[in-house]
Amino acid sequence: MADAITSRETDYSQWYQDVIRHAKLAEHSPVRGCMIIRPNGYAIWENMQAALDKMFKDTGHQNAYFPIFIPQSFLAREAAHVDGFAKECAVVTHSRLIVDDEKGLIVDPDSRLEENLIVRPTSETIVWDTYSRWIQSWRDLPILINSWNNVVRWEMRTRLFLRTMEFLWQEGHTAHATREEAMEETLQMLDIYATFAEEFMAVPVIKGVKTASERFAGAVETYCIEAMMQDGKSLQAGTSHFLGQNFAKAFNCQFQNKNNEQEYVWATSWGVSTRLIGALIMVHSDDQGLVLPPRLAPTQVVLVPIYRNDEDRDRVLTEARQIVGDLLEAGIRAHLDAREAYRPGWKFNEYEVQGVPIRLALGPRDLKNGTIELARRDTREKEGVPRDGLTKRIESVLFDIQQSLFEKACAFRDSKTTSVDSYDDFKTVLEENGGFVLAHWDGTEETEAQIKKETKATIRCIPLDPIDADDSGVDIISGAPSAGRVYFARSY
RNA sequence: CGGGGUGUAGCGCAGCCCGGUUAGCGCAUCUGCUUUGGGAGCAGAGGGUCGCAGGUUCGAAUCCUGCCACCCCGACCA
Repeated sequence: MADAITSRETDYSQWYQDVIRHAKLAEHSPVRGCMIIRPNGYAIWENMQAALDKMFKDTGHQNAYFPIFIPQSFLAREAAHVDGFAKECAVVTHSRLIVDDEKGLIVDPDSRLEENLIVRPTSETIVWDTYSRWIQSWRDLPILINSWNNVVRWEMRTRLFLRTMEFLWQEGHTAHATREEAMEETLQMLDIYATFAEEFMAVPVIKGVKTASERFAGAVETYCIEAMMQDGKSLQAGTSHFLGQNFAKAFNCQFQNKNNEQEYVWATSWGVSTRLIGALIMVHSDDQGLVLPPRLAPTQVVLVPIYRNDEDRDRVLTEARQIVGDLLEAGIRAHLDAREAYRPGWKFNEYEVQGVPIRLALGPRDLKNGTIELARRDTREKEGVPRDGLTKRIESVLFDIQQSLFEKACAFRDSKTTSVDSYDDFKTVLEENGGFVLAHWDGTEETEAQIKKETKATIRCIPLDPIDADDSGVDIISGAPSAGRVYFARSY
């Protein structure tokens, strides 16, 4: 490779972009802030979708599709929602172009729409307009719907996968008869996200609730999972919102309960996006390129054949096809790279950069010895293993890689988590180690804002799981009583 | 949107300050031969609106003006 991957130490941000480019995950589009997701990147997304979709279905959700265009008037219905999204909406005002003799192709002034259309930044408004027509009785509830789609938020500053103007995601929208049931749903989906992050992505996450200032526009409570990146910054990896009756009221969505009374419907919404791919990259990858956890890797095992002459070639390829066939049979995503145009060494590097968990190399020497070379991407170790029982061995190594990536990420996260009891320590830790800083907070927006202004760290969440046996303490700034420590961090 | 940086072949860059023939280099690409257990060697070949638009000049990649894009740092966010 002419251009190497910048090391994480040299320039983390550049490293991130280099990994994406070298692994052929995505590239910038001609339109600022948008992204072309290449096959390697999209395949990861498809694996994420498959796993999540199954989890959604297993908990009774169905997929549906709502349109990309939302009448401008809809957005205005819920006050907090407008505040949150108004300043980042793409607005469609005209419906056609015409060729002008002087100016060329121009917007046809005669095609002005009667009402502007908003390209959805999220679908709450169109969904709740719809639900208001679907729901009359308690018998119509709950409604448990998820939607896989794309949304647009006109961002000032973008980064591939982490923040783009258009992104792919899923948004769940549920309607319930009671507050309790909606809250239960909110937390259930948060758990699903946490499970997905830890078991599929091998990314440990903190489950928590957002403070008012970080809350979703229109939510009563926003729950989140937060993950620690290798540069010590936190990333919000998923959110689940308890919307209360805010949208039901805005869209007049009521149902008749068992007592023959009209009542507003209780709501939730929850989502994860292609941002997860950014998290995946930033948690596991190294200076050699992408590192993928086996459960999400589009290719789990690649076999590179090695030979000198036609005779060796035939023998090696015959054996290689047998091996890959066995692996596929066992449900392992295996690939035989028999391309003649590239040499083995070149392929080794290619798959390393692309993060394939296991690479096998098979040559004449192995045929003679009944062995095969197995190299694992995460540790970059390679060893000769017996041909006999290879499939079982690979299953076990894949399992081990998945496990070991998670443990490594946990250990890193722990090394980047520090409890402090004074503002001085807070600032020192943030500067010297970064990561999560656990500190007592008095629950006021004033101290939160002051810390953000002075240190750029925000409250990532108030953890759901208790941190200390003894939760009492005092705010590091005001000295006022605190109910427990919260997670502070600089974040993406 | 403010501050800083960059834009020259697919990628990475030199040339620009100090204007002057056919705009170079590495990698990649194509052809041929030899090769193949960690990014092969040799020989030959192709590929350029020098980000865009104006201007200055006999002459602009180079100087001037405006614009655009990307990256980094801030303000806003999944």
